[in-house]
Amino acid sequence: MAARPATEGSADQRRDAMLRAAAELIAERGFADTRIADVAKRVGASPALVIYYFGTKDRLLTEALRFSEQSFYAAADRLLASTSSIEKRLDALVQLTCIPQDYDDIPGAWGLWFDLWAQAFRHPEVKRDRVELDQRWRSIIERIVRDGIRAGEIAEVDAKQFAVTFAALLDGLSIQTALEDPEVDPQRAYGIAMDFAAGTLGISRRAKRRRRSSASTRR
Amino acid sequence: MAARPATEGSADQRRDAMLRAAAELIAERGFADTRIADVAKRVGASPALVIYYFGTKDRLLTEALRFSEQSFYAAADRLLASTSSIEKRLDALVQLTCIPQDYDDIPGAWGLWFDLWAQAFRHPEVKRDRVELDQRWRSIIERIVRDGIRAGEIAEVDAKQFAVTFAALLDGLSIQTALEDPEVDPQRAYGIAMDFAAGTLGISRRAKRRRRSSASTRR
DNA sequence: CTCCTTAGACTGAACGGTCAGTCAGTTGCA
DNA sequence: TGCAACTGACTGACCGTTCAGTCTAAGGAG
Repeated sequence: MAARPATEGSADQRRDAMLRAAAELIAERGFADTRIADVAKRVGASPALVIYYFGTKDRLLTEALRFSEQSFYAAADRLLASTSSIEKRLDALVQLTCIPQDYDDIPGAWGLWFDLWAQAFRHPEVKRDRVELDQRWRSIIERIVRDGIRAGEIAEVDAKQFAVTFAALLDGLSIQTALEDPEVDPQRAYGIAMDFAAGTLGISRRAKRRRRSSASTRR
Repeated sequence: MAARPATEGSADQRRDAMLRAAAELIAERGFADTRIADVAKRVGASPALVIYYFGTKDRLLTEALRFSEQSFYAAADRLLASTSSIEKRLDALVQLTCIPQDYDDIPGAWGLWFDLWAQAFRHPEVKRDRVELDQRWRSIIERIVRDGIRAGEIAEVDAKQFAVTFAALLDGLSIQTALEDPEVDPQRAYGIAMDFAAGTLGISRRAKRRRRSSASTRR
């Protein structure tokens, strides 16, 4: 009815709202089945306005993907800043990836990774972005290990090698939990990841069992 | 012009040709961007015939996904049958997953996994299928290990646990190689996987370096 | 052997729904 | 007055699916 509803915030806030809405919708329906009309409806705007901001559907969706992944890494960074023991840090990291939950208010966000991968596989620009994102992820792991070594919590190991391996393992495990494989429930995935870390880094895992047994939110 | 062109084979063969064409196209363009018209063109038929065989586009694509994954496992089975040493078997398995190549004449087949995952994440039926497929995959690994134990090649280990972990690691690694991550090239992925297997199962890895250095076909 | 029938394989053309993107214009603030 | 934010109505392309009908091989019946 009216232009500039004034109820909504600034242009930047609206843009963000659209990105968030798009990310949610991609997670729910998938990249290809997300319509700009849906995004528009979710933020209470006209489809035309979405185009006004993003130019094309493709740009909107691609930016939304980036937006969401970045918010994931931001969460990881925060988490890393709030703890210092290597054990607690790894624990938090593994929970972040293996246990389905909304790490940053985007529900079912794991679905986004699948779409990101599928998109990256076919579009060079997205591919470049993804590589960057993943390097960031590995460097977070690397930093945790280096800090652990420096603090004398663990012995010297090849931090980079560990990061690459551990990141791959976590990816693989979270595929299973995201897809609800009955043989690899979140508990088990968590255990496998922590066992590997403990074994490789030489940390003893004690008294970690029988916790958060009902914490695996089933989406 | 003519019905029953007679140049083509039986109905079954045509169905298969369509499935194969669909799988190829999904690998190239992605699930959502595959048109029945393209499939029809690739097999030299009319779009109507494709519908005639599969009813709907969705059924065609879903079946194509299954078709291709099964051909992957068939390749794995064959491979398992042709060697018996645990070391050679694992080596072949790792190469199958980590080194980009056409395992069964469908080029760029890794892209199919991304689409399968994305599809499984959202559609219960596909999800069930995928779980089954993955259990088959793990049981292949498990069998290799059990055979190795029985033959006295390696010490007793929890074969199931190893299978789940190793499968996850391989998934994670092949994501990186499929997406051409510069830090995780096929060589390195291969090395990481084999190191893990060797370390966990207690096999010594000797004289495996400096092989197939130029074998990583860049798609 | 020939005619007739039937069923399955197959097609061209058209239909109808869905959307991304356009456009001409409106509103309100600075 | 001018500019940025915003909209409703529209359109043009795309594409899955339908349909009415064609062609052919196979299998009797005479």
